Amino acid sequence: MPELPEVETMVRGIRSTLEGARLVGLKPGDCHCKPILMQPLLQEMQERSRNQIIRQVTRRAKRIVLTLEDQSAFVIEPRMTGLMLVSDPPDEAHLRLEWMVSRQRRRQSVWFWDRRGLGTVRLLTPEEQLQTLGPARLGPDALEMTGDDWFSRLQAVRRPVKVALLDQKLVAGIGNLYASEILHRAGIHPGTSSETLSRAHVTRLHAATQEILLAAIEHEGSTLGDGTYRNVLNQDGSYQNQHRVYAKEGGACRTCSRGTILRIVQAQRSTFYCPHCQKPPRKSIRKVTPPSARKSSGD
DNA sequence: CCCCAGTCCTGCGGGC
DNA sequence: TGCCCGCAGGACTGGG
Repeated sequence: MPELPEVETMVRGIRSTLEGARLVGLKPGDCHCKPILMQPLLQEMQERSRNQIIRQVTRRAKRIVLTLEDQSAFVIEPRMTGLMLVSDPPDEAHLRLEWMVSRQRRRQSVWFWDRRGLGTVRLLTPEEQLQTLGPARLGPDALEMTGDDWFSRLQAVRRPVKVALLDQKLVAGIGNLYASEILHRAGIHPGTSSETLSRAHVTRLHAATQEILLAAIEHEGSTLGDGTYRNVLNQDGSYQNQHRVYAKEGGACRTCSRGTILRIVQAQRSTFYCPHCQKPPRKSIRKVTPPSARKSSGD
């Protein structure tokens, strides 16, 4: 599932192909499944972007931003199973959109591939970009948060810290996998109410976020057993080999070798942690639902 | 303010 | 062997 490190890996992988190149075509993939959300519809998207030079390829939280010369931008949200590819898709059946570019007479393509189709592609005006990517909807990027940012933002809400880490308005870019890994590295129990975290806790959380996310980028992200996430060459990332808690329920903790990894459910999401490395501060635990109490419907 | 459930979607795997 | 259904969760919405 693409979170900040996976999206950063995609951006780095497509940058050399797209940045400075001229967009000569925008083609739907020949996938017969239900179409992904595109805004505006394909034809208008083609008309508005045709023959423009792609000036910048950047990342905003978990979104990919292709800025064109008229300052409009493609904003791509991979969500659960979306991938940007420069070659060799996992299958042809889930190709959704192709950007055909040209530079110095050389033609290349970048594809958006998405098995489940929860991803979105939008072409936004500068004003729309501000609405969609601005501070009203997205907090500071997780890698750009300062210690003071972390402290004031966690003080401002009263929620389990794991749930707070998933709130993209509070901090942008962290998803379910890295939230568990970050809290484990910081030695903070996921149920700790955010406003009770001490300065020392927040310092550890800040450092752990930097360390985990930067290491995950170095390893080109995490490819889980379901094989969903891959880099732009359709190759596995390798950060999954460094995971300490995510999806490791019942296993021995690799850090302390004393605890057994537990799974709990918070805000309808799985959280994994080591009860030995991540001791709950007294009286500050908020709403932790044991797995047995999980509702079986919905999700 | 915060929480919960429901929505979108597809592939996979457990259970019968 | 085959079918049903739960589960995975990012972003969002509506109700309590």
